[in-house]
Amino acid sequence: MQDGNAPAVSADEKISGSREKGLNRVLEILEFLHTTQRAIGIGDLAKGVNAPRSTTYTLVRSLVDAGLLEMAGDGNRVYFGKKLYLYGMDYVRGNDLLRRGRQEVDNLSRETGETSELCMLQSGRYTIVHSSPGTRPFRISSATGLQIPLPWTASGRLLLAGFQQAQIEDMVSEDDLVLPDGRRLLLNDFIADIAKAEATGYCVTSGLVDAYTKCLAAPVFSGPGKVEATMCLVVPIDTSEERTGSLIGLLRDRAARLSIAG
Amino acid sequence: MQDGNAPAVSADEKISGSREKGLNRVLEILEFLHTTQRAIGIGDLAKGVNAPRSTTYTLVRSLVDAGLLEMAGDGNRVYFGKKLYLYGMDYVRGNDLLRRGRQEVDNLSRETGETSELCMLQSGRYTIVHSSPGTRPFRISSATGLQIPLPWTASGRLLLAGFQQAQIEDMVSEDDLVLPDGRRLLLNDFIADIAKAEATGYCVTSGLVDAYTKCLAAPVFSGPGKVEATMCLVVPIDTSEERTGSLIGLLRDRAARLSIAG
DNA sequence: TACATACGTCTCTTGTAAGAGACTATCGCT
DNA sequence: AGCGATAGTCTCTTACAAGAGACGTATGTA
Repeated sequence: MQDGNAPAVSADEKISGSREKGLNRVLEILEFLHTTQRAIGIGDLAKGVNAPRSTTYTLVRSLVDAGLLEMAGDGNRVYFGKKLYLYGMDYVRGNDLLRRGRQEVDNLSRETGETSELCMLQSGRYTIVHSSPGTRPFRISSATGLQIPLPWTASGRLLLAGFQQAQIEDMVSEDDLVLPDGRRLLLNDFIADIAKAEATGYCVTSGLVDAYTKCLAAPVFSGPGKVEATMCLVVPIDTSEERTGSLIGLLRDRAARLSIAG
Repeated sequence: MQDGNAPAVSADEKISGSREKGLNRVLEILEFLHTTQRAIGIGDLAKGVNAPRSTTYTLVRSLVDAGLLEMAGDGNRVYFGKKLYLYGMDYVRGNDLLRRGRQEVDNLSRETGETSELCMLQSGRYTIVHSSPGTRPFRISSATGLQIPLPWTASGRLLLAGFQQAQIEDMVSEDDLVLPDGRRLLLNDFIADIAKAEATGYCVTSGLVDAYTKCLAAPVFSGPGKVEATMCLVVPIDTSEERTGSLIGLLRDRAARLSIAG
């Protein structure tokens, strides 16, 4: 069920049998924990990443000793550990854009009451890097780190600005073009959307991921023409034209503020 | 014996020559980046972790491909990557104490204007897990993730409550007992401090890490008698008795609020 | 121009870690 | 009790990754 399109972490499905490097196993373990989002038994983990049990025990022990993983409450489950949190904070500290972006997103959602997000391209996938829930009761907000097919989102259209058509085709799989409700986008329409978004400097999509929201996005530049991230607002689909317009204005302003002068 | 007390990452010192497991190299690389706190060239990295250059190149490429590391601006330096940030956020999400603790620390420093920190034991070392700078102009605040010898801090005395004397002796090296200004603590005094801190339910140290501040700390419990973390305030050493007293009261209150009922 | 350093890639060897699988608990179920 | 899963440890083999080091390039500097 989770196979979707993503061939797991490793690009190479080397069928069966052959030995796998420990480091790669570890990378798969981390990625697996990231997708499951909860502590898991070592046996299940081994199944989950399709690794031998004995190997998995060994690797997990290394990782637990190093603090990258921690044994969870009941004692025989593992999840991410403090070390990863500390490294993550180091990343934030070393990354102006992210640090300021988180701030702006928090401000924006407080000021507007809407869910606000900072998004980036992460190894060819669209990723919500930070989100702030807004005040509406029903919108529970998507998890940070969630990865969504690029064509489902307004931000996806902005993030691909400046890419060659071939590159875009590489990044977008057939499955990505199928929306959650089963509708199917045309690749050419998507590519046209990208060009349009680049020209207008923002992007709005309605009812793509779900039927009740629309998504407003504006680009954050790290250099001339280089879109490094997007800020976006998730609002009810029946938000009025004027309010939508003024939110877009605000959003573009804030996104521009984040951009490196170029 | 099960708690790898002292081996740490840098337990390398297996003289020279012998091959090292790739995963261990990686763990050393991450730890090294954590201590240097900035992007570094791959060659220097190899020197830093005392690994062969060719190996380091290979490992770094894997890590960059996986997104755990990123090439920094100028192109030939590496630092932590987005993936680590995302994993770190996963950790926060899965960890009530940390999530609420960060919040309380931020509140506390805003309310009091003092630098406030959340601290935990991390593989036998005292670690600042989150800190919020306060409003005083001079206090630039210590970095999150900073590790400090246990005997230098008030929190260290609280975190070791409930440990056997032998365990404490294991965790504290000779060097740890030497303060930054050269003074030397006696291990027995330190152990007595721990007992006293446990009994009184808070701890204050003056002029240990530097001559201008004192440190107030209160324990956060994860179960009966089990100290999981501490909250602490760093205040000027000449803070009045009364203000110190009322800050301690506030601190203990907030720390108790964080504790799991037990 | 020569010399010294550092970067990045590549090849080949061999020490060793990944993996298969046996083994022993310890559950939960009937 | 008997049966089937699952947890955790341990041993042994061999496929393969770690490492040494050569090579080509790009700097800086005498």
